[in-house]
Amino acid sequence: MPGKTDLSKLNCSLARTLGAVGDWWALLIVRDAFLGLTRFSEFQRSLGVARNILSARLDSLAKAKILAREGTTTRPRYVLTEKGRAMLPVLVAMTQWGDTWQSKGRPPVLLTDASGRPIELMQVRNDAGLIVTAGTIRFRPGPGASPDTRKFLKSLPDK
Amino acid sequence: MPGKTDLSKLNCSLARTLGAVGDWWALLIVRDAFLGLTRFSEFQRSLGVARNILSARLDSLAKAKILAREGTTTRPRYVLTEKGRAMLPVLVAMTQWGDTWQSKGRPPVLLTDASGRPIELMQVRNDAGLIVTAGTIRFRPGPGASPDTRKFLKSLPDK
DNA sequence: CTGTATCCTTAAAGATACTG
DNA sequence: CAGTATCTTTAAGGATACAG
Repeated sequence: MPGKTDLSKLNCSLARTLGAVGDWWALLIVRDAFLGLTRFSEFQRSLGVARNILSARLDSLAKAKILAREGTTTRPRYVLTEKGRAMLPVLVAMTQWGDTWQSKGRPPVLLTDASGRPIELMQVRNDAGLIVTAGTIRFRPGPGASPDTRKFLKSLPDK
Repeated sequence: MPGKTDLSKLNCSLARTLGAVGDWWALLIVRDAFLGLTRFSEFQRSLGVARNILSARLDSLAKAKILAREGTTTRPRYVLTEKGRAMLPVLVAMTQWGDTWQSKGRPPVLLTDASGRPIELMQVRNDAGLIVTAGTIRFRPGPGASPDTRKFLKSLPDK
């Protein structure tokens, strides 16, 4: 987008995640990688995205170390790195939200483990395993907090 | 973006989620709503986004029922709906990924519960509580699967 | 304070032709 | 097959002025 603010500069891990992934296409490519697609043409067919766009996204995902090129240079396979595989909770959480709120309870795709057992609904929990909700979650400055972040968090209305 | 494909038409809950949220700005607005911001000007200051853009995003989030306008029409407060609050796992998963992979282990913000207990790292689990990884997750057609989706899933290389 | 209305700029998406 | 190189289009984003 024109004059787009560099999200990665915001002192916020969420913004950094958004900046690293790039855009929706990138996320859908990652999803396809989880599905087992590895070839340029496979992504292209699956997503129907223009080749130049796909090329650029694959490049940026490779630069971000989310995907790695394997095999020959002329016909590489794109495979998830550890960093890429670590995105599974993000994709599953997004998919489950879509299943619940955007698919009228009729999900197009079911997620299971290798034995066909269903995936549990993801929930936020504290270190004792208790569920944390929007009402009980809190945000505190961390070790990487900038002065601005500290000030901002202090200015928040205490919930 | 120009000529942007309508992601919401892809028979995929992830794409529908992306379509509903709209873009990165929308997700950051939702994050701010979790932080407790409710006013137009608060979002504006926090994100530094142009007023017309913010206005459009708030509108589309309200249309998507993720935010609700409360109070007066002239000076509404924007608050998360149940649908919006249900996005917490998505935001936390994204934040945790950023903390781990984009913040060199020095997260700017720590997530806790109301008592200050840390949030656990989110993981994908099956219905027996066992962790499911990129290697063991599977995708099967669901009740809402289109013929295309079924064909596509069948064509995948069995992992 | 909370927007709406313009105008402008620019980058992102698509189409397409071409190359190794 | 896997891209690269152009070209065009168009809509998203920013700035700013104005309104209720």
